[in-house]
Amino acid sequence: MPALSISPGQALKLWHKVSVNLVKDEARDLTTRQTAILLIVYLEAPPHTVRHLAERLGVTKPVITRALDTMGRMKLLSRYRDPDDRRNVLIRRTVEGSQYLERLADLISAEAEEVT
Amino acid sequence: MPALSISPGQALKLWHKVSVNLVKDEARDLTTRQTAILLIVYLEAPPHTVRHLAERLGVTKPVITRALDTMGRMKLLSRYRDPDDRRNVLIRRTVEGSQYLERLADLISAEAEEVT
DNA sequence: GGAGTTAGTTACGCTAACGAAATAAAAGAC
DNA sequence: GTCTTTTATTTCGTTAGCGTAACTAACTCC
Repeated sequence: MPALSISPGQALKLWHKVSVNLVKDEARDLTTRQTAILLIVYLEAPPHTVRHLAERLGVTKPVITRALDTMGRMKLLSRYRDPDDRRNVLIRRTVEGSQYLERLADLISAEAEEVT
Repeated sequence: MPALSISPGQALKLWHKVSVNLVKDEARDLTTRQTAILLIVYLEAPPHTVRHLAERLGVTKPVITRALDTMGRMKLLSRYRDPDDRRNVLIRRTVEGSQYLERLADLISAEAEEVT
């Protein structure tokens, strides 16, 4: 698979279409930080702990805890204690989270087709 | 210019990289709504009024007023009264807003090159 | 097994956003 | 010139996010 080639102008058009679409259609309104956390958990290699996520994003741990609270309520991901080191909290994917990202992926992909 | 062709998998990888990058590097933290408003003002044909933006995004007018307050403080755009109909507020681009979107465009474009 | 370290959460005070309703100002109708 | 409509903002009460600091629980190390 060759690398994607997107000009800055096309990039902005794509972001424009997707952003407007997200605002119009999506009930859930995630912050940029929440979106980043979600995508890390779903696309990067586990394990995912609060500390790892905080370091990965350059934010403090309470930021991660709060985002996990919110997205946990939304069922986009879940937490459980690491049985091997019970200080750790491991973050797990959920069916709803997968579906959410699947819809996001399809939306971006579809909007890209409209960008000239 | 042919249409962009991005698979859903590539789309997610792209969103992932850009989101993480925005969280790590960007001092400003715009909501999805704010981003959408900014991109509409910069990419769609004027005139841009509060009412138009609210209709375009399917949100109420106070949402737009508040977003304009915030982004006005950030200097990403500015407001002025329509001289022809002084009930209207027209939204204007700023140098800072252009630069912000230029950086965003470059970031997306650059990250796309990394997506296989 | 006690001292120190690490991981995550909670508490605190604050800022910003929300929806709904009320308000202010300007334009249009007649 | 008043009445109505339109446009945008402000207000109200609520919710969610922020950073800093304090805290709890679990592990490590001698």
